[in-house]
Amino acid sequence: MEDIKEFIASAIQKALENTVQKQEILEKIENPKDKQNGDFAYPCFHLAKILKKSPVLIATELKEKLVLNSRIEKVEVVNGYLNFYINTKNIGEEILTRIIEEKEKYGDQVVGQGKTICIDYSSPNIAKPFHLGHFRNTVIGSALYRLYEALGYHVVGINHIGDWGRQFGLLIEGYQLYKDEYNFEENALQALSDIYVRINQLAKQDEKIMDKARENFKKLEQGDEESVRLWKYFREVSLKEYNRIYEILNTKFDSFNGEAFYKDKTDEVIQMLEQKHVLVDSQGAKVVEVGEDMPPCIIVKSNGSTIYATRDLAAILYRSRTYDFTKTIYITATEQILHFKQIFEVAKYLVDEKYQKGLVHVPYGMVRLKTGKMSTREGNVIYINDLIQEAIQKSGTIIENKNSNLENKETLAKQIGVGALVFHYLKSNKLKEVIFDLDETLRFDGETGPYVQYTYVRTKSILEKAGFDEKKALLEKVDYTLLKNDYEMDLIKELEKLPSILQRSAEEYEVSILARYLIQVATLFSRFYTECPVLINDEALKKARLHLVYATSMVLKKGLSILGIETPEKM
RNA sequence: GACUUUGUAACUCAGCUGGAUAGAGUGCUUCCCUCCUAAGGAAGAAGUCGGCGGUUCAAAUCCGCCCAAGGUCACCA
Repeated sequence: MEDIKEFIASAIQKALENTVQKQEILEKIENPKDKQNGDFAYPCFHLAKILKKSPVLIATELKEKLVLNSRIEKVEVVNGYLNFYINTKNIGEEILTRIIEEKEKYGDQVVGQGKTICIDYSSPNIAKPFHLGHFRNTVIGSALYRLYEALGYHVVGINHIGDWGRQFGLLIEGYQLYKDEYNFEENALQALSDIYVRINQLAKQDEKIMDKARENFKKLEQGDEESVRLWKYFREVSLKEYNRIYEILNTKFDSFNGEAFYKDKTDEVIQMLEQKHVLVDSQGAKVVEVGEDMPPCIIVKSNGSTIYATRDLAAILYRSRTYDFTKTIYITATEQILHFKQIFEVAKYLVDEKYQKGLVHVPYGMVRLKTGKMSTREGNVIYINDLIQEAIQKSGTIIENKNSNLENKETLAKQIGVGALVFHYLKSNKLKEVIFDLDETLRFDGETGPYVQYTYVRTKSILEKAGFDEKKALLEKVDYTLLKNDYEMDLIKELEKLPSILQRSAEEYEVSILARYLIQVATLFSRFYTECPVLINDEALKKARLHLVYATSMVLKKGLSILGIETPEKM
């Protein structure tokens, strides 16, 4: 429909005898909120000054001069607005045949062809169970992953796991002290986490523990066999559990190169910065100045060891060489905004401008509890595992009550429960802070994942009852002009928006745009569903409506799959 | 203190680069399953768009100041 907008802009420009730039007109044209006011509207107010006439008069005169074609059904003048109504006869055919031709590929684009995007997301810290904070991050990151794939990009999902640092010295200490008191058979990660919390508390009281921890970490850095063996074990145990959750969330990574991977790659960063003479001594540490409005970026600590910033910089260098990325997107909580501003600034000394300009930080608001910030060490966390179980259990009960004769109820319960959870964390603006509320998180009515899933199920149900064959669908002759009531037209026009919705979501790194769009499609379909029976005796209309139902099912499925939400066939 | 994010209905949130009576969902009050699954649909009540100024024909949207909440501010990640 974008080209229709262009067409209107050109027509207006001609009618104005080129007194105004087309681009300017194009920018003014809007989609009225109220469809009573047409599909496109051109406000004439800004012309009042130029033409020295009232907006109403201008609009009236413009209407007379406009030369349009059959794509526009009519034009009306209302309060200085020029309202355009597109000809609905052709639009149904245009859009529906396209969707039915392209099927699951509808919405896919080629803008990203030949370009690589790295997405750095999830990135949990080893030896700590997956909690709600990681969950939001993971779900946003993996939706962006699929979104960019749909736009044609080659995407590299990177899990920059926190598997290095002083805390491992502490963990080794704790493990050696307490390992016999915990059950590693049942839930090794939980055991490790408990030990980590315990040793932290001990370290607070006893200075010597911290000394030991430093010593342990030093041994680990030097490659001490036993230390390395333990570190590997911690990493393995953690990843095993994380992978189990990633599988439930339909999340995948192409690389698990975390902090440890870069431990031997920081020297080069330091050398390069030294060669450019930007590394300066400051209070015993080596830092790079990054402008007056930011504190300097620490590269080498006063004790001579590197810091996470150094490893992040090494990662930028490595990724530019390995992936030749167009963009690298970092998904982290808002608390890291300054950190990324700093290292992106330092990165200009390490990589080509094209890479440096491609670095993007996408912050999201933290998930908090009513009692405050979550902290593994304090023990006030919501473990994602518990939450998933709760979601599955709840949807299981609902299935039992509503539709207990369904098959594979376990799978369904999982699809719906997880769908509700994922959708909940994707539907609102990512920058907004979230206060965790169990009832709100596990809602199944209204603007939720299950609502969209349920709508999809309804489309499938109709198609199944009608014996709709998607392979034959394209070959059939369908009179789409029969679809002309508001319920049908509103739905068709909404389906048309998917490609631009995907593009906007990607541009703004905001998958909630897509989530809300799916709600809108589902709402319009539900309205159509109650008002327009499909399985009727009028064969021609039935066929046309079936095609509309099929197209809707494709759009819902496509959208949900990008969000990482499964589409059950029945529920 | 500096920088930064957020502040729209009782609750959770939409509102794109300013535009026509501010939109949804939840909850509340009603109605709709002899008819494609009611996890649905329809109707209603509910808003000083944090506050005050400014720019503009037009401001929830742009600018300034203020208020409130969260975050960051050098050797944790």
